Amino acid sequence: MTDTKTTTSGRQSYHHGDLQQSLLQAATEMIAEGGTESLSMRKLADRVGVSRTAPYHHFKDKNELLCAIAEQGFRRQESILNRAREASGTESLQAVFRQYVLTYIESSHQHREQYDLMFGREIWRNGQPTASLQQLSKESFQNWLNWVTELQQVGLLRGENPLRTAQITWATLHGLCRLLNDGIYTEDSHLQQMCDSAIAMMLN
Amino acid sequence: MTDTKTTTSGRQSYHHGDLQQSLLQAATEMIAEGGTESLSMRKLADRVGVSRTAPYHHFKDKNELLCAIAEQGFRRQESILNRAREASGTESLQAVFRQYVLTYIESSHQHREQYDLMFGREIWRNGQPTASLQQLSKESFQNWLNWVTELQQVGLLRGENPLRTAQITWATLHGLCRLLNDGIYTEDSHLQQMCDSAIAMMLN
DNA sequence: GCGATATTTTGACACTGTCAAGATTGATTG
DNA sequence: CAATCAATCTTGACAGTGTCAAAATATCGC
Repeated sequence: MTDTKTTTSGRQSYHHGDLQQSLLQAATEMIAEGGTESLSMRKLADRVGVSRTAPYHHFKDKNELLCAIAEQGFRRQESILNRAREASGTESLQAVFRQYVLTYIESSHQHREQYDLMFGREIWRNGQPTASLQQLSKESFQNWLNWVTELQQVGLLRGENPLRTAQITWATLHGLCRLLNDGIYTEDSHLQQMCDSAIAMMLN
Repeated sequence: MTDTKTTTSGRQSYHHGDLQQSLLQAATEMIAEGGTESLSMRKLADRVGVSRTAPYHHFKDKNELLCAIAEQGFRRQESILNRAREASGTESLQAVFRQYVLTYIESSHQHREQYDLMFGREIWRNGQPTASLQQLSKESFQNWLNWVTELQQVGLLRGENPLRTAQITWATLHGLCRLLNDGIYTEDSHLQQMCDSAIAMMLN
């Protein structure tokens, strides 16, 4: 589409200018299209219009590139949760919670391949998660834990130990996403019903 | 270890004799040791003492081999569930249920790589699940659904729609397994507490 | 023993990640 | 402005992957 290798004057330039960002964007697209496996460093370089090994000057590894993409996913999740928590004054808490659950699952489905990356073995077991990715994911869970604690104190959520409750509720959401994303529950027509069943299980 | 290329008389033979089974076994071992990614058709052939392409006369694909291994995993799960259901007369239903949940999670952790295979994208999204694997997994869920329906009628489990309840409870178990197996919850020291929290959420 | 069939091997191809060494450019001095 | 230097990009190379086609070898039915 857009020629990423031309400067403003239109002349081709040896140096790309903003290769790192272009790589990230192109890689994210490729993953969204065909999953993590369909992303090869060589095809990525090709797509951006650069030689095979050029990306290695901006990402030490394929692993590092994947971690960077995963980070973006965590940031999106973070903003979704934050928006929900901010809306907690206007509506009933239960409605806000329900909306969050729905949004979480739908968002994870819309960016399924990225979601896979965020929590999949590719990064967390095969590769080594970047330090910044580790921190980001920790903060993300901490944020969830904080909200769950609040919702539990108010009496909306069941359970006693906030940490355990946060873990289990998240596991439920995560499990649902996995089963949907991995194509094991092919029926996403009953997604709302499933969400409501899950929520009912969590509520007091 | 054992020389799989010798006949009973000890002579090396061109034909292996039981290559299919040997391949399955060796592949299962390799996966258990280093995950699905560490299994390459070539290394597998090497390990069994046979040339690169020999396995292709017993498994059309790498995918088919993986499906065969996944099938074994489903059979093990199936037997675990069946044993639990059979024990449902001797002990309290709740105790049986709790024991099953614990066993499910522990077993999935003990065979984590195989579990990954059974429900991971490798088979269900990248490759094509074998017809027999699809059927087996369907039966497996059906079995779970049947038990959940029973437990719900007796009043042990919450919820109304049995199908939804089966889906959600399984999603919870699955999500927990995933988070544990993928190394996102590194603390498996509180595994029992987490299980009990999950169960408490499911029970009436 | 002979032909058919099942099984295994060798050769080949396109693809992967990534390292080392060279080429080119933009930035920073003098 | 010229020269140096660091950043950036390219080419070449290597070991590894899945898997197809064709040839070699063994086993089995007759």
